[in-house]
Amino acid sequence: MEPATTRRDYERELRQAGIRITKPRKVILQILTGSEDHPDAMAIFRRAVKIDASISLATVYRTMKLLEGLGAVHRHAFEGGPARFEHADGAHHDHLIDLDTGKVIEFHSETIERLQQQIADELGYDIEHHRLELYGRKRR
Amino acid sequence: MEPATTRRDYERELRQAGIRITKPRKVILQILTGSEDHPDAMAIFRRAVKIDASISLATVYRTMKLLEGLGAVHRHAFEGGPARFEHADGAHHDHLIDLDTGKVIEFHSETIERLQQQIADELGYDIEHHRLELYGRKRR
DNA sequence: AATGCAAATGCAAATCGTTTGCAACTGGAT
DNA sequence: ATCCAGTTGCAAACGATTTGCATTTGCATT
Repeated sequence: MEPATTRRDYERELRQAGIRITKPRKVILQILTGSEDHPDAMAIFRRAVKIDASISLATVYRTMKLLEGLGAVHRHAFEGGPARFEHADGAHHDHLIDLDTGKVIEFHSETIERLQQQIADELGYDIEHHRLELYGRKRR
Repeated sequence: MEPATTRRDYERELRQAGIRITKPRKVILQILTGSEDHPDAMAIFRRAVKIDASISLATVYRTMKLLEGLGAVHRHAFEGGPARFEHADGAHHDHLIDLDTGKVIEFHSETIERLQQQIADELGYDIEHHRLELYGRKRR
């Protein structure tokens, strides 16, 4: 049985934050929640234009920044490319980037999280956030 | 007693790789090996100009790319800033970035390394390299 | 020490991803 | 239906980095 994955209602959240639901924002949110990959701004823009030809790339960037600020999306600056985005639904995870395809695989290790915490502790620091990325190629 | 830390002789290495030891390269290498911080290209450039006023920023970038290719320096693209460099002497380590000062603290966890390896294994990947960065603030 | 030439340099212009100023437009509260 | 601050599209600006090109410079050769 599928667990009833309670999907976040981003439009509702934006409204509550006192932010207008405009046509471009609707479109971008729709793209974001409907994608399970990690598109960059240009990819989002290309998908958006298919739905509403009048959307501009600047608005994509502005909206991503807005959503990031609200905690609705996460921005990832993987090596050697533009920033890529992911809706912030679901639990925290790190990333393995396929160097041949650019595909992103998510993973999570509670043990690693704990060790990071412990290292920061020992150094006298509080972690604000962290970034763990593995870059590799499929074994054959 | 200090252990006799065998310092790498970069000029020698470059020469062996068939690369010319020019004045700008000498200066940049001197800066790199003499710094224990993680300067960005502009910082290296500023330090270099003090030694030889004719050096250009373009040459700093070209040299950093060259040295990176030779494995003599590591390039780090920490969040929200230009790339920062570090001479590749010494053992592998990860970084904790002080969000207040920008200072970089190095650390290493063999356990984390092993866990990363294990995760990649399970996903059927060979890790080419990885990046683990903790962003935090000094606890008070 | 003088020569030759590919490699390296400085400069300025180009590139890439992203941000911003501004005038025109539009949600949504009234 | 009206109003106006928030939002947009456009194009220009931006910061970091790279590149084309004419000029220098290592350094292997005489």
